[in-house]
Amino acid sequence: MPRTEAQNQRLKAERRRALLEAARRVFARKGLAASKMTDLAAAAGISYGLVYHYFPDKESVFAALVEESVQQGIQLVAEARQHSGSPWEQLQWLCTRVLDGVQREPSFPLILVQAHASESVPGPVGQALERYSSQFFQQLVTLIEAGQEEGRVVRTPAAELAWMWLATIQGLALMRILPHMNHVPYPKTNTLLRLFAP
Amino acid sequence: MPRTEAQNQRLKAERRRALLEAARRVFARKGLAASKMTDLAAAAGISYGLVYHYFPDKESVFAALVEESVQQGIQLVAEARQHSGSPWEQLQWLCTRVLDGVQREPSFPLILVQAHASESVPGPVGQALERYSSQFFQQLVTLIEAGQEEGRVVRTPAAELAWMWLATIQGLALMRILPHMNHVPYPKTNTLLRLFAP
DNA sequence: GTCTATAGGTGGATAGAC
DNA sequence: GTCTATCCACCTATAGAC
Repeated sequence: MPRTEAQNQRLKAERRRALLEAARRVFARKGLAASKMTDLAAAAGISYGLVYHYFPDKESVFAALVEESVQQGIQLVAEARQHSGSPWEQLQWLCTRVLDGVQREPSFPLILVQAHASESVPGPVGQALERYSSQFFQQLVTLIEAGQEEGRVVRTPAAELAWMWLATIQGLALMRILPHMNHVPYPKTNTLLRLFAP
Repeated sequence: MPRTEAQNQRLKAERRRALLEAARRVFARKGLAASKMTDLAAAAGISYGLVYHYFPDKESVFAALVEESVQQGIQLVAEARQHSGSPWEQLQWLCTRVLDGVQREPSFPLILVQAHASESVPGPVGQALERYSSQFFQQLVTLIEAGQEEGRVVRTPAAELAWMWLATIQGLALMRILPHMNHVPYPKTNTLLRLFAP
């Protein structure tokens, strides 16, 4: 008796996962339109046609990646808010974690940058992005407001601060793919936190 | 006697200018790869083939726009440094001016965002980008260091501050093309300046 | 499941009429 | 100078062999 159905499912899921990981790097660097199916296949080490066994088309691959990055982002803020300690310490934790994540694997936020820059990622992807933009943003605002209650965060409108913070993170991820200027010192947590300091 | 040669040159330059302006908006929103020559022609109100009378190919149009944005950026910092007043006031002026520029016409910085995101814009465009990244960056660093001498700017390494500032501006330009979230209050000069405050 | 080969479509660049 | 028509390369998606 060969593999069970469950095992097959697991294998397929793993392969799909590996493909996504490869595709994420490609999309992050070149964007949706400039990334060819050939590139995705080559990056994943599989043949051109096989990609279509895991996803119906190119946009679906991209959509899955956007969904993934969105989830990751939302989860990160949620995690920060569950942390013990004051709101300020939660902000601190979040900044450290995000800066570290961007430095080590910028492709996650870069997928979102590309999705934004690609104007009109249609259908389900657009919906995921919208959920992200609103849910993630709202969570962040709440955290900042808590810090303001506490007196550790400047009284600038929380939405404005959250907006700036998001822009900075995306900008940092974007500039991370520049070949030159690698000698520039990567920002420390405290530099990012300076945005909130009273 | 018809138009003189000089007049013809002027006319051609003007048309070229109008085409560039239309193309800038298209490229800024969709990126290099996703923008079709049809889009450029339509945006400029001319026929498909006529674009090729002004530029040899699509990349050349994009290259000209990158060059333009680069010049604009460099000039802006130079202008700030020639201003009367303390380095801190010059930084203040720069932030106000840039924030205003991004809000009114984000397509200038967005061209640079797209150039970065498009990975390897080859040949002359890459060179222009490199000039930008280094020259603009260096000017900014110098300005920040002057502010530090003066004691108005935090002692964080100037390169790190300049890097953060650049990332923030590009991120703001990027998020400016999001359709939703237009109700978010646009950042004020002081919020951006907070990055430098001691 | 995985591959290669192919059909169909899209878009960049050019030729040539006006 | 400006346009339309055409060529050709490339890319997506599918069919079908193994």
